[in-house]
Amino acid sequence: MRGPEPAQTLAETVAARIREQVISGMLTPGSHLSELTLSEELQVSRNTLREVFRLLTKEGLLRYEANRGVFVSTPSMSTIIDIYRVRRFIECSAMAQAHPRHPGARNMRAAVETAHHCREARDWLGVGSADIAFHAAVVELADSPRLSSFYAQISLELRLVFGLLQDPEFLHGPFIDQNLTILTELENGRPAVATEMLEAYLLRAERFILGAYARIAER
Amino acid sequence: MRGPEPAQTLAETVAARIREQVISGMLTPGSHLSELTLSEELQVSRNTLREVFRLLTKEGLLRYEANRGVFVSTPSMSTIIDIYRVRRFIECSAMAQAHPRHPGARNMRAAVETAHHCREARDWLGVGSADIAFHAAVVELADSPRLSSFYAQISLELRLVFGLLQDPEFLHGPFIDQNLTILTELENGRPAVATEMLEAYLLRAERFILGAYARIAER
DNA sequence: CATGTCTATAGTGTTGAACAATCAATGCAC
DNA sequence: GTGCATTGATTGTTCAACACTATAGACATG
Repeated sequence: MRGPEPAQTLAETVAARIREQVISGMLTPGSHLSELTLSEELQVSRNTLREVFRLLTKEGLLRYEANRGVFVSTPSMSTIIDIYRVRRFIECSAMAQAHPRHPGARNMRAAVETAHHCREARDWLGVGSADIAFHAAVVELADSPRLSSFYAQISLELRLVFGLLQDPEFLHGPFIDQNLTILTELENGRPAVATEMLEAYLLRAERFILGAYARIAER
Repeated sequence: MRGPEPAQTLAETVAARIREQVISGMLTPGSHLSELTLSEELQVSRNTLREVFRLLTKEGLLRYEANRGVFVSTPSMSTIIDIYRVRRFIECSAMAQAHPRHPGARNMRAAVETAHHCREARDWLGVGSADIAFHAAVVELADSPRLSSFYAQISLELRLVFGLLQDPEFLHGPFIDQNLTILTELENGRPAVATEMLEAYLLRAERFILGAYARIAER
């Protein structure tokens, strides 16, 4: 799914790398990123690293504190609530006005199939990625580059939450089949039904995530 | 409307300054920003300036070209179309689910009044700002920080378009009163009507802007 | 023992200079 | 006029330095 991107600048390369480490949980929320330490570890200069930090801060993955440096963002309950509010907002509107034969629908189907393969292989991280890809495809139905890129950011933050919650089988397992049902309704020319199901899906997922979050937060 | 922000970092200060220059038209779309020249002009080091560039590039005001530097973004027709698609998406959804006594409604009223004062004073830039503030307040009705900050970015790009088009009286004059009408409908507990009017407003505004753009583009 | 002040130290904020890599223009040969 | 090498300017990146801020530990005081 990801080809070797051509002439990237070093800062973007490093940004991609840190992004990976953050959403894979290697860098845990709240931890401090020392400019000196990280620059040595990644073999880049402090200045370049600071450019990277600015990038990732705008993406919402990192958080600045004046004279104290950058930290990995720590999603709170209100973060989760906001993310799902945005998701309902955008995904449902996109779905409601969708044409069944829109290219985005093809991507939705591809994502569903990937999710099933990954489930059979018990690759739960893959399932998570496929789930996110499915919903990104939903947003594509709106045909708006800006909306899609905004949604990509939201997805990043959501992955941060997922990393916090662990137990991806429990998180994603119940939702795979619902994506297929939603897609089927859309393909059969019933976008209104699909939209309704999507909203229900998102509300349920939000409660689900919030519950899991509360459970780990109260320790 | 803007107090003296306290302990900002230098990069953010400079970013704010360049932002001003871009949306005020002092830096015209397409022009090249030389790192050396600008750093001397703004009395900051190249490194700091590059941090700023990364910031503003993420905001969509600047555009990178590998090994060629940064340029002020040049909105195209598809940019305008996308911006208005997003606006209809977000503003209309926000309005449709709005409660008439939401704090955002107060900000809408304040913006309308500001717009009228500015019109009497023939301060057309002020009118433009107030118009944008009005619609930002509409988005506030959705109670989502992420949605609001995304919309703020879109507004920035829109201001870039406005700067390109000149003639702000012609641009904003016809739309002031419609904002008031929309607000009144909302306050009177008819959000559905307000939404309909808002969508019509946005469609008309889009055609309006596209027309003006086509006129200056064909020279 | 508790509390407040002071100082040392580690980390960030910012700068200036340096060098390699790349793009754009110039000039030259054909 | 076209193709090609040289040159100049600009970006990409690094490094070393210093001012400034915050945090922790030592110390004095009650």
